[in-house]
Amino acid sequence: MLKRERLLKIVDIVNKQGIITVNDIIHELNVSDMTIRRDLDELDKAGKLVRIHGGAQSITHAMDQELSHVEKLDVQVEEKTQIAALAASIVNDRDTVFLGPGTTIELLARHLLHKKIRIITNSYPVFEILTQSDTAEIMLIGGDFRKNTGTFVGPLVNSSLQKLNFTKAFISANGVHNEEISTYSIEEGEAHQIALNNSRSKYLLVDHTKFNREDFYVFYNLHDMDYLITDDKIRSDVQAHYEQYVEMQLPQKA
Amino acid sequence: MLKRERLLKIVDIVNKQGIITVNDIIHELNVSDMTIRRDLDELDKAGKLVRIHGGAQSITHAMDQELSHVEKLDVQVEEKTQIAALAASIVNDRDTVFLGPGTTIELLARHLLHKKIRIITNSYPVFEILTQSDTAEIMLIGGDFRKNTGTFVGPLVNSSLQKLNFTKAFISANGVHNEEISTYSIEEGEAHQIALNNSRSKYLLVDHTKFNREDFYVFYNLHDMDYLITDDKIRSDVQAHYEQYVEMQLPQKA
DNA sequence: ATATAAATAAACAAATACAAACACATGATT
DNA sequence: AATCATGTGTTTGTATTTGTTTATTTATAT
Repeated sequence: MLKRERLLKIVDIVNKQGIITVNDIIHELNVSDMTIRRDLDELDKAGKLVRIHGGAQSITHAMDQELSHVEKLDVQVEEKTQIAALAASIVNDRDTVFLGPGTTIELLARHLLHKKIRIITNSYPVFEILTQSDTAEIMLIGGDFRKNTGTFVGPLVNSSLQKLNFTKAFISANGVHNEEISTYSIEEGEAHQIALNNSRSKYLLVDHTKFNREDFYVFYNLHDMDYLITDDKIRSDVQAHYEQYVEMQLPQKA
Repeated sequence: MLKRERLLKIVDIVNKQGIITVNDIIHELNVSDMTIRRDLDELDKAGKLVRIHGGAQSITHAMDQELSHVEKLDVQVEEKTQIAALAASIVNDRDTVFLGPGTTIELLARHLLHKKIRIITNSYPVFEILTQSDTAEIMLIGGDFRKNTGTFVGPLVNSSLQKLNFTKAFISANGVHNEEISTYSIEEGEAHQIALNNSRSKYLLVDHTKFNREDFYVFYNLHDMDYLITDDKIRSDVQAHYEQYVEMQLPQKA
């Protein structure tokens, strides 16, 4: 039997069974254990299956288990969920909404799937979520793709954003320090800035850990924001301090 | 036995069996192993089969591994695979390539994953495939999203494309009728047109079923294309007719 | 936590497949 | 007839694949 034939068979079996042991395959195909192991490693590297100790899983099977895990990888999920829900309640039908990148905004996007609105974003994950909607009109601002953050940036993004006006813009940030709102990359900050300038109402979505922290590039002034939405774990003195700059919105304390 | 005769026989056997070893063919045809290997290499280069260690696979058999189930539902997959393979061989490292929408182009994108090139596209499926590459630099031209075709269109796309120049542009179409190349939507056609105008070399990728068919919007003239790549199922009189307009490229007939 | 068994990785050896170079044969071209 | 291109087989060295052996790591049960 050809090697390729064997590999195909293994993938078939794994896809059918979901999960399989090395010994299962040995009995099925009559080759040595090391060959199977080498096959599984190769198929794993090729993305055809997921190698596990003692055998392998099909891609879908592995994803089922990991999905909850991945979602938990993010920090402050609970707080961000709160923020997203509150922000979503502000969006009305017929709004033209800009959504920036970031996990908080992704959670917000999930809430907007069934609204009759127009959504513009430069974030690939946000866009992916929005493609599931059948009521919202979606526009992705494309340009250079930053694979690590899943964001589109650069001159093409900036010049496209210049041409558009929004009723509401939702932006997240890495740091809020007095009046300064900052993020880790100049290019992303520039896009944020343009989107905010062209929006009637400007919303900053940050969880409580972002306050009194600075990041590399300052892209906006808190004075010029209309609302800041955060979670209820914020310290009251911090909240009091920042209320001099901008109107803050928090979910009801339970 | 003539060489041509032997090659045809090999293709026949492979297509019937799906997968075959070099030794199988030796016993069947009574020639030396090296001759068979040379034959298989030749047939592989011509896109008639896929060479693997120890033997060969038929095109369809090889696709079973690479293509998702949805993609297999597409019509003329085999022809489009041929076209995509041929087109991919034209792309060199350091090219700046534009890829339009369409399943043929999606197949082409798979072939480009490991090249050191810059790729620009306005097709979401193409972009999704390309995100798997770690050698290619990717740019998605964003704008209004057409969910049914997965394509970005509209003024934002057009003005972005105006700013970019490509070394090679690969475009598909729904109909080719004499000099007229047509597609089903004005907006997509406009984007095609701009991309082609800004490309040094212009390639039209259409399978044989698209000839002498018209669609709604004529977006380009065959005269202004540099190359037309199609499959070998095209009728020779049709081929002869269209060769007056443009240089045609077909995979080698065995 | 420690001991035990299972699974794995690494190194090696044998078999098989392969690629390149060469030589010979055939048939076409001049 | 001499020359050339093409196709084929042979030889030789290389690369790939596979199984075996030996450590090492990982899982599991006490």
